[in-house]
Amino acid sequence: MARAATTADTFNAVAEPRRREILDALTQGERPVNELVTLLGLAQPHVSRHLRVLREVGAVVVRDEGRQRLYRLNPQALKPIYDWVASYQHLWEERFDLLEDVLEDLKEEH
Amino acid sequence: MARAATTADTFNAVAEPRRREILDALTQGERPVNELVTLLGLAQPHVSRHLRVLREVGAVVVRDEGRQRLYRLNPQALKPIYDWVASYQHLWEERFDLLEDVLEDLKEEH
DNA sequence: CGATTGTATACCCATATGGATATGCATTGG
DNA sequence: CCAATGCATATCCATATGGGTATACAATCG
Repeated sequence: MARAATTADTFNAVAEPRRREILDALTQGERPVNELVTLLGLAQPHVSRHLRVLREVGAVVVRDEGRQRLYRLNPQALKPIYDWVASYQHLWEERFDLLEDVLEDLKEEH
Repeated sequence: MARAATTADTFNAVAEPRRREILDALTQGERPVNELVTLLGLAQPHVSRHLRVLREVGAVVVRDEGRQRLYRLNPQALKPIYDWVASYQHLWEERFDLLEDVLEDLKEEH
């Protein structure tokens, strides 16, 4: 089998830098496709495709407004990623504490 | 251009479920490749490749111990992901508060 | 030193992109 | 009702996998 489909899960959807850019742009609020096209400097079809992937994992939702389609962020979709990575947080913090201990010991030796 | 190389950044490295499994396994401590092979139920060459990707983004470090190569987690490598996703946290929490408000209003109406 | 064990690499294959471009559709304006 | 505008899709192409299998290497053992 080849690489798992990008649309399969949020981790993959967000692994693509352009898609993170789109999400970042949407933190400012709802935006029509064209605005994202301008912001990202990508061709419109590409933006539409990235939006589709993001929609499929639930990271964005659409709303029709006349001729335009307004995309809005759905931040909850990112929670699984947060939960996963947050479970590692204490590890790098512990490590930081360890480093501090070592520095402390060194200071005391002098 | 095709999809960005997996080895390019931590987001891509971690987008692969098997690699997350490896990282999760390494939270228990240093492990030789063979142990990961058993744990994941993957062929040894695949595990070695995933480990290589993880090594290239700095998510794991290796240490030679006789014939074995012991892999250890380097949690700090995950911090960029944490930082990115954490910046969205207040968004879904706000939303949660909003929901709570609505529920509260509904209760008061009855 | 030859055999065994533990890993990393090299290839081969099918598949899933991401980007480019052309095109189909729906909504709005004249 | 026809043209223009805003998007979504369909194709085509090059590339990067991930999995399978064979193989090259290094270290250890007898």
